Amino acid sequence: MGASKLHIYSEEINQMATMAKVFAHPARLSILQYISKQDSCICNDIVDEIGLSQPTISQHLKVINEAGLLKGSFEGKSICYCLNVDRFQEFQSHLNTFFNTTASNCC
Amino acid sequence: MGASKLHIYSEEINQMATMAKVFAHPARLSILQYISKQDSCICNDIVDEIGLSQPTISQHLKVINEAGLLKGSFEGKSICYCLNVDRFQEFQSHLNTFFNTTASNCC
DNA sequence: ATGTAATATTGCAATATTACGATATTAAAA
DNA sequence: TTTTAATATCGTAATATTGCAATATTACAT
Repeated sequence: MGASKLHIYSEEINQMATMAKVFAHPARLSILQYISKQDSCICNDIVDEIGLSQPTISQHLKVINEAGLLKGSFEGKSICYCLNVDRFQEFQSHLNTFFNTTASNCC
Repeated sequence: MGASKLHIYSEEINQMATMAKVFAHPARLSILQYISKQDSCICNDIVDEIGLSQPTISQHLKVINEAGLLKGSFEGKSICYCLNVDRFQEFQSHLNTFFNTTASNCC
Protein backbone atom coordinates (compact mmCIF):
# COMPACT_ATOMS: atom_id res chain seq x y z
CA MET A 1 0.00 0.00 0.00
CA GLY A 2 0.97 3.64 0.09
CA ALA A 3 -1.35 5.53 -2.23
CA SER A 4 -4.09 7.74 -0.87
CA LYS A 5 -7.44 6.00 -0.70
CA LEU A 6 -9.33 8.69 -2.56
CA HIS A 7 -12.55 6.71 -2.98
CA ILE A 8 -13.37 6.82 0.72
CA TYR A 9 -13.73 10.61 0.77
CA SER A 10 -16.36 12.90 -0.68
CA GLU A 11 -15.72 14.56 -4.01
CA GLU A 12 -15.69 17.90 -2.23
CA ILE A 13 -12.97 16.89 0.20
CA ASN A 14 -10.84 15.42 -2.56
CA GLN A 15 -11.12 18.61 -4.58
CA MET A 16 -10.11 20.67 -1.59
CA ALA A 17 -7.06 18.49 -1.01
CA THR A 18 -6.12 18.78 -4.69
CA MET A 19 -6.35 22.56 -4.48
CA ALA A 20 -4.24 22.71 -1.34
CA LYS A 21 -1.63 20.52 -2.98
CA VAL A 22 -0.91 23.22 -5.54
CA PHE A 23 0.05 25.54 -2.70
CA ALA A 24 1.93 22.87 -0.80
CA HIS A 25 5.25 23.43 -2.54
CA PRO A 26 7.39 26.55 -2.09
CA ALA A 27 8.41 26.56 -5.75
CA ARG A 28 4.79 26.84 -6.82
CA LEU A 29 4.08 29.59 -4.31
CA SER A 30 7.13 31.47 -5.54
CA ILE A 31 6.06 31.04 -9.14
CA LEU A 32 2.57 32.35 -8.36
CA GLN A 33 4.02 35.33 -6.53
CA TYR A 34 6.46 36.02 -9.30
CA ILE A 35 3.86 35.81 -12.02
CA SER A 36 1.63 38.20 -10.16
CA LYS A 37 4.43 40.72 -9.72
CA GLN A 38 5.11 40.94 -13.44
CA ASP A 39 2.85 42.21 -16.10
CA SER A 40 3.59 39.03 -17.93
CA CYS A 41 5.95 36.20 -17.39
CA ILE A 42 8.25 33.99 -19.34
CA CYS A 43 9.37 30.63 -18.03
CA ASN A 44 13.10 31.29 -18.33
CA ASP A 45 12.76 34.45 -16.29
CA ILE A 46 11.44 32.35 -13.46
CA VAL A 47 14.28 29.89 -13.84
CA ASP A 48 16.77 32.71 -13.19
CA GLU A 49 14.64 34.12 -10.40
CA ILE A 50 13.92 30.95 -8.44
CA GLY A 51 16.98 28.79 -8.91
CA LEU A 52 15.56 25.54 -10.18
CA SER A 53 16.26 24.01 -13.57
CA GLN A 54 14.10 24.80 -16.57
CA PRO A 55 12.49 21.34 -16.67
CA THR A 56 11.62 21.54 -13.00
CA ILE A 57 10.02 24.96 -13.35
CA SER A 58 8.16 23.76 -16.40
CA GLN A 59 6.82 20.83 -14.43
CA HIS A 60 5.61 23.05 -11.59
CA LEU A 61 4.00 25.38 -14.11
CA LYS A 62 2.16 22.40 -15.52
CA VAL A 63 0.74 21.56 -12.09
CA ILE A 64 -0.37 25.15 -11.58
CA ASN A 65 -1.81 25.26 -15.07
CA GLU A 66 -3.73 22.00 -14.67
CA ALA A 67 -5.35 23.50 -11.62
CA GLY A 68 -6.66 26.21 -13.92
CA LEU A 69 -4.65 28.97 -12.29
CA LEU A 70 -2.90 30.24 -15.43
CA LYS A 71 -3.89 32.15 -18.48
CA GLY A 72 -1.30 31.87 -21.21
CA SER A 73 -0.84 33.89 -24.35
CA PHE A 74 1.82 33.33 -26.94
CA GLU A 75 4.25 36.09 -27.70
CA GLY A 76 6.53 34.98 -30.43
CA LYS A 77 8.50 31.95 -29.34
CA SER A 78 7.92 32.53 -25.67
CA ILE A 79 4.75 32.11 -23.66
CA CYS A 80 3.30 34.84 -21.55
CA TYR A 81 1.80 33.35 -18.46
CA CYS A 82 -0.67 35.28 -16.41
CA LEU A 83 -2.54 34.43 -13.28
CA ASN A 84 -6.15 33.43 -13.84
CA VAL A 85 -7.42 35.74 -11.16
CA ASP A 86 -11.00 34.46 -11.29
CA ARG A 87 -9.93 30.90 -10.70
CA PHE A 88 -7.46 32.02 -8.08
CA GLN A 89 -10.18 33.79 -6.15
CA GLU A 90 -12.40 30.74 -6.57
CA PHE A 91 -9.70 28.77 -4.76
CA GLN A 92 -9.56 31.37 -2.03
CA SER A 93 -13.31 31.32 -1.63
CA HIS A 94 -13.49 27.50 -1.42
CA LEU A 95 -10.75 27.42 1.18
CA ASN A 96 -12.43 30.12 3.23
CA THR A 97 -15.69 28.21 3.15
CA PHE A 98 -13.89 25.18 4.52
CA PHE A 99 -12.20 27.23 7.22
CA ASN A 100 -15.35 29.04 8.22
CA THR A 101 -17.66 26.04 8.40
CA THR A 102 -15.06 23.98 10.20
CA ALA A 103 -14.17 26.61 12.79
CA SER A 104 -17.72 27.65 13.55
CA ASN A 105 -18.86 24.17 14.53
CA CYS A 106 -16.11 23.66 17.00
CA CYS A 107 -16.37 23.12 20.73
CA MET B 1 17.99 14.48 -6.36
CA GLY B 2 14.36 14.57 -5.36
CA ALA B 3 13.97 16.48 -2.11
CA SER B 4 12.61 19.99 -2.10
CA LYS B 5 15.32 22.65 -2.08
CA LEU B 6 13.92 24.53 0.86
CA HIS B 7 16.94 26.81 1.34
CA ILE B 8 16.32 28.72 -1.88
CA TYR B 9 12.98 30.11 -0.69
CA SER B 10 12.14 32.68 1.93
CA GLU B 11 11.12 31.51 5.38
CA GLU B 12 7.68 32.95 4.75
CA ILE B 13 7.14 30.96 1.58
CA ASN B 14 8.34 27.75 3.21
CA GLN B 15 5.97 28.26 6.11
CA MET B 16 3.08 28.82 3.76
CA ALA B 17 3.88 25.61 1.88
CA THR B 18 4.10 23.71 5.16
CA MET B 19 0.70 25.02 6.18
CA ALA B 20 -0.87 24.10 2.86
CA LYS B 21 0.59 20.62 3.12
CA VAL B 22 -1.56 19.94 6.17
CA PHE B 23 -4.65 20.53 4.04
CA ALA B 24 -3.28 18.68 1.04
CA HIS B 25 -4.57 15.28 2.09
CA PRO B 26 -8.25 14.33 2.17
CA ALA B 27 -7.81 12.28 5.32
CA ARG B 28 -6.57 15.32 7.22
CA LEU B 29 -9.38 17.49 5.90
CA SER B 30 -11.88 14.83 6.95
CA ILE B 31 -10.33 14.59 10.38
CA LEU B 32 -10.48 18.37 10.84
CA GLN B 33 -14.10 18.43 9.74
CA TYR B 34 -14.99 15.52 11.97
CA ILE B 35 -13.28 17.01 15.00
CA SER B 36 -15.09 20.27 14.52
CA LYS B 37 -18.46 18.55 14.27
CA GLN B 38 -18.07 16.83 17.63
CA ASP B 39 -17.85 18.42 21.02
CA SER B 40 -14.83 16.31 21.58
CA CYS B 41 -13.18 13.57 19.67
CA ILE B 42 -11.56 10.23 20.24
CA CYS B 43 -9.19 8.75 17.73
CA ASN B 44 -10.98 5.42 17.39
CA ASP B 45 -14.20 7.21 16.55
CA ILE B 46 -12.46 8.72 13.57
CA VAL B 47 -11.12 5.35 12.54
CA ASP B 48 -14.69 4.05 12.26
CA GLU B 49 -15.85 7.23 10.58
CA ILE B 50 -13.15 7.63 7.95
CA GLY B 51 -12.12 4.12 7.03
CA LEU B 52 -8.39 4.14 7.55
CA SER B 53 -6.50 2.05 10.03
CA GLN B 54 -5.81 3.26 13.55
CA PRO B 55 -2.07 3.78 12.95
CA THR B 56 -2.76 5.77 9.80
CA ILE B 57 -5.24 8.05 11.53
CA SER B 58 -2.83 8.47 14.40
CA GLN B 59 -0.12 9.49 11.95
CA HIS B 60 -2.34 12.08 10.28
CA LEU B 61 -3.36 13.40 13.69
CA LYS B 62 0.31 13.83 14.48
CA VAL B 63 0.81 15.95 11.37
CA ILE B 64 -2.20 18.09 12.24
CA ASN B 65 -1.03 18.36 15.83
CA GLU B 66 2.52 19.33 14.88
CA ALA B 67 1.05 22.17 12.87
CA GLY B 68 -0.46 23.39 16.14
CA LEU B 69 -4.02 22.80 15.04
CA LEU B 70 -5.11 20.59 17.93
CA LYS B 71 -5.81 21.07 21.58
CA GLY B 72 -5.85 17.78 23.44
CA SER B 73 -7.15 16.91 26.86
CA PHE B 74 -6.99 13.52 28.50
CA GLU B 75 -10.20 11.81 29.51
CA GLY B 76 -9.31 8.58 31.18
CA LYS B 77 -7.55 6.29 28.74
CA SER B 78 -8.69 8.17 25.68
CA ILE B 79 -7.66 11.56 24.41
CA CYS B 80 -10.11 14.29 23.63
CA TYR B 81 -8.91 16.20 20.63
CA CYS B 82 -10.24 19.63 19.92
CA LEU B 83 -9.51 22.09 17.18
CA ASN B 84 -7.21 24.93 18.20
CA VAL B 85 -9.47 27.54 16.69
CA ASP B 86 -7.03 30.40 17.23
CA ARG B 87 -4.29 28.64 15.34
CA PHE B 88 -6.76 27.51 12.69
CA GLN B 89 -7.83 31.07 12.07
CA GLU B 90 -4.19 32.13 12.01
CA PHE B 91 -3.74 29.69 9.12
CA GLN B 92 -6.75 31.11 7.36
CA SER B 93 -5.48 34.62 7.81
CA HIS B 94 -1.99 33.81 6.47
CA LEU B 95 -3.44 32.09 3.43
CA ASN B 96 -5.77 34.99 2.75
CA THR B 97 -2.87 37.40 2.95
CA PHE B 98 -1.04 35.36 0.34
CA PHE B 99 -4.10 35.22 -1.89
CA ASN B 100 -4.85 38.91 -1.57
CA THR B 101 -1.36 40.23 -2.14
CA THR B 102 -0.79 37.84 -5.03
CA ALA B 103 -4.06 38.56 -6.79
CA SER B 104 -3.95 42.30 -6.37
CA ASN B 105 -0.59 42.69 -8.10
CA CYS B 106 -1.66 40.80 -11.16
CA CYS B 107 -1.91 42.03 -14.71
C1' DA C 1 15.41 24.96 -45.34
C1' DT C 2 18.31 25.70 -41.54
C1' DG C 3 19.55 27.70 -37.33
C1' DT C 4 18.28 29.29 -32.93
C1' DA C 5 15.88 30.43 -28.69
C1' DA C 6 12.05 29.17 -25.59
C1' DT C 7 9.44 25.79 -23.59
C1' DA C 8 7.81 20.84 -23.00
C1' DT C 9 8.53 15.98 -22.42
C1' DT C 10 11.00 11.82 -21.17
C1' DG C 11 13.54 8.93 -18.24
C1' DC C 12 15.53 8.25 -14.13
C1' DA C 13 17.46 8.79 -9.37
C1' DA C 14 16.63 10.56 -4.73
C1' DT C 15 13.48 11.54 -1.33
C1' DA C 16 8.84 11.98 0.79
C1' DT C 17 4.32 10.37 1.78
C1' DT C 18 0.81 7.10 2.67
C1' DA C 19 -0.86 3.00 4.68
C1' DC C 20 -0.88 -0.82 7.71
C1' DG C 21 0.58 -4.95 10.63
C1' DA C 22 3.01 -5.72 14.69
C1' DT C 23 4.29 -4.02 18.85
C1' DA C 24 4.82 -0.64 22.63
C1' DT C 25 2.86 2.46 25.81
C1' DT C 26 -0.50 4.30 28.83
C1' DA C 27 -4.04 4.41 32.19
C1' DA C 28 -8.22 2.84 33.88
C1' DA C 29 -10.78 -1.47 35.42
C1' DA C 30 -11.18 -5.92 37.42
C1' DT D 1 -1.17 -7.10 39.89
C1' DT D 2 -3.24 -8.62 35.76
C1' DT D 3 -6.30 -7.51 32.18
C1' DT D 4 -8.21 -4.53 28.94
C1' DA D 5 -9.02 -0.62 25.97
C1' DA D 6 -7.14 3.49 23.64
C1' DT D 7 -3.53 5.58 21.39
C1' DA D 8 1.39 5.91 19.74
C1' DT D 9 5.44 4.19 17.54
C1' DC D 10 8.22 1.08 14.58
C1' DG D 11 9.24 -1.22 10.48
C1' DT D 12 8.30 -1.77 5.93
C1' DA D 13 6.02 -1.91 1.34
C1' DA D 14 3.74 0.78 -2.20
C1' DT D 15 3.20 4.95 -4.38
C1' DA D 16 3.96 9.95 -5.19
C1' DT D 17 6.78 13.93 -5.60
C1' DT D 18 10.82 16.49 -6.67
C1' DG D 19 14.62 17.61 -9.53
C1' DC D 20 17.56 17.39 -13.43
C1' DA D 21 20.10 15.85 -17.76
C1' DA D 22 19.02 14.70 -22.22
C1' DT D 23 16.06 15.22 -25.82
C1' DA D 24 11.98 16.80 -28.37
C1' DT D 25 9.06 20.29 -29.88
C1' DT D 26 7.71 24.78 -31.34
C1' DA D 27 7.95 28.99 -33.77
C1' DC D 28 10.43 32.74 -35.12
C1' DA D 29 14.71 34.49 -37.67
C1' DT D 30 18.13 34.04 -41.17
